[in-house]
Amino acid sequence: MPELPEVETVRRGIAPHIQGRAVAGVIVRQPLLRWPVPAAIDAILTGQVIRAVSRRGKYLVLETGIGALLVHLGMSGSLRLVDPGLPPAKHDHVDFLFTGAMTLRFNDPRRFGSVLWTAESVHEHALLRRLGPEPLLDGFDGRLLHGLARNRATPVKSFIMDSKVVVGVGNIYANEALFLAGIRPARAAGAIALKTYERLAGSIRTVLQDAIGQGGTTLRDYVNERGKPGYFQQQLRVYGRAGLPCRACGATLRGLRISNRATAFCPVCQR
DNA sequence: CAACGGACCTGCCTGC
DNA sequence: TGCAGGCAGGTCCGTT
Repeated sequence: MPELPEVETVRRGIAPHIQGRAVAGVIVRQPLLRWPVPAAIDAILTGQVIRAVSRRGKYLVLETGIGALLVHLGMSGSLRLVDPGLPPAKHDHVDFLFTGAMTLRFNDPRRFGSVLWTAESVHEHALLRRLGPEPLLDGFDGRLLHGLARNRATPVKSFIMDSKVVVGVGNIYANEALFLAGIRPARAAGAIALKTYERLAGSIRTVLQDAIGQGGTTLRDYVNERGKPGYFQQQLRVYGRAGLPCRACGATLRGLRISNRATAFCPVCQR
């Protein structure tokens, strides 16, 4: 499931191959993704040079001189660099061709991902405009979390998964960060002390950075630009481990659902 | 504004 | 063997 570390891994993988190159064409086989792929994407993008490959939250941003391509991997999406001419496989919905270089191929079985174009400033795009801070940059800390949590009864796990609060934290890393910080996922966000939020902010940063270092987490679909899985799943402390012993204290991890999302925590280590 | 449920979609797994 | 049903999950959107 692509969360921030997986998207960042893909960004780092594809950037050296497409940065500075001109798009030779775009092939859309299935335009019905989360939102329709713009019908004019081929006409717009062909001839444009990819100036930079950046990331905002879980969106990949391919910047050109006249606008930017936004790619979201949804839950099951992947972007791979393949040899031009490699026949498309099932769910290979969009190809970005480059002259004399690898083809960037978007595959997404569940089609929750998106491929969008914006001619305006990326940060003013409707989907990005209201996003919260990047957790790995300055501007994200315990004080910010504590301030936004005021008077909110929502579980702290849902709170940190809210992209208006902080971007990039999905279900897997929310579970992991709360374990690292020793906080029970169901606690009301507004009832948590500043000091505890400072610890949580640090844990979010730590778990995301560690996961990037391992190339992300692969449970089923996720692969990087070369089709290789990540390895962070070997270090998961609680996600997917309800009923198994806590790696820290041996107690049996508990499972529950919060906002319809699988949640696991240690009743001893997390309070 | 906050909170929550529904919707989107396919593949995998379980149970009958 | 076949089929129905549940689950996974990012995130927008509509409703309360």
